[in-house]
Amino acid sequence: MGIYEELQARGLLAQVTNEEEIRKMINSGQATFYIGFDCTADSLTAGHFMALTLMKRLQMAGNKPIALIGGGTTMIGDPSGRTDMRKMLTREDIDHNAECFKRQMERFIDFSEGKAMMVNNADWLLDLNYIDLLREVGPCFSVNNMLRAECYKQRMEKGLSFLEFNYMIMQSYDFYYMFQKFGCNMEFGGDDQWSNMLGGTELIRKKLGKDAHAMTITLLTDSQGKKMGKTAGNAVWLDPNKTTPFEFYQYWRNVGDADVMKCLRMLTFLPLEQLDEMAKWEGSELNRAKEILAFELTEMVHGTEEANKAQESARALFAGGGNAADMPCAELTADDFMNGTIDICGVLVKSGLTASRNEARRAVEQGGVTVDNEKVTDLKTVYTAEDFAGEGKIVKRGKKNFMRVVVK
RNA sequence: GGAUGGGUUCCCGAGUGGCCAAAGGGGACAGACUGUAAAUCUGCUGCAAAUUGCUUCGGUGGUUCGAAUCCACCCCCAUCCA
Repeated sequence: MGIYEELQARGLLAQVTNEEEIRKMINSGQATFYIGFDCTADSLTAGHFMALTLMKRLQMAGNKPIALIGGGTTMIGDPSGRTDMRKMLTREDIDHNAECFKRQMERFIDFSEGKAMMVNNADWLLDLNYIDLLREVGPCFSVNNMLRAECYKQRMEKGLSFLEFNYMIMQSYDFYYMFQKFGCNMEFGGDDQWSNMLGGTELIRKKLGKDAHAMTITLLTDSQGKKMGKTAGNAVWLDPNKTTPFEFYQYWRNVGDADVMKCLRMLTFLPLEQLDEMAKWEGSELNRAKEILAFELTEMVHGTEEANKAQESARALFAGGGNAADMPCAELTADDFMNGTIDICGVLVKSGLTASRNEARRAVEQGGVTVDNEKVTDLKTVYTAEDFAGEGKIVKRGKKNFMRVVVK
């Protein structure tokens, strides 16, 4: 079974330009492919994670990945599938983000000895001359076609600025440039990138008379068709300072029944035979599968030690037993105590379990707050510094949000 | 550049002088039921020194005892015309 078949079996492939050619190419390790990452934030997200694992899978099959950091394209902003314009980022922000991406990627992809490369399209896009560029590639793009592209559909209602309209041209130019410069013969990306990617293969055919390929990955969506890797509109980050390993673990531990096997197939490196076995599990047995999913992914992103800690904490909290010492911890300082005491709302706010005292108040009134497993119902409940001495207290808001609160 | 319709809370969207921290829906959060799942039901959803006070309806000024609501100017968006 070649890598192409494996990707297919895992449900990763969405669209390809030429199935036979691509199958031959990647199965024999002949592909030099790129995936672009726009640096709109200072950390990669769970959404990027699938692209990273894909790069790794292909690299293990002998193909050469190029990780393209979009220092140039981020200046434009990709309108694909969005209903509103992206916030314009400054040059400094973009550079900073690009640095952060670079560090995170190096953990997944082996960049040693020419096995992979990392480039930044700021290096060639930023110096382009407007008129020269228009004359060079402008004739190859049909505005009529571009307007028909699926990725602009939503924007045709709400308005699409000329700035963003050019995004496709920049992305196409990237491929065209790297095809010539680095022998890059294939582009990968999320399925929402399909039209942008075709722009590139078309451009290469028109300008150079050569074939280049494009292949998209199925977007990871849950059973309701929503994009995964987000909680309440916030991304699940790979940076432990933005999403703690425990939160990361919990995100995957809590995926819906209908989505576990899909995630395991698409995101983990577990062998297909093992996955087929697991696919037979039903009902509450799936909790095992969720644990495996959460552990595997946390291990890949944060390392074995962090994954173990996250698992321990989760078990301590939900199943009893396990080790509570690794739970997320919040510290109170002397300043947090008024006249030597702090009330329950204060504890919730200071520990970050609620965003405001009002929210804390509601949580208590609705019976959602627990301190050391005892429900707190009185808003006037107060604590002293001694109460949090030593191991501290475990404060819970709801079933899944908790902190070990200690003093100083 | 012209005409028309718009900008309200996390999102959609009602509200056109006081009864408005602002209907309704979605989402989020909490509770019940469960398996840390889904579905369902209930509650809840600006902030705070909390029977009160403060901040919020694109922006800035103004009218008024009182403005999301009226007036002036400005900014932004959509549609049609150029």
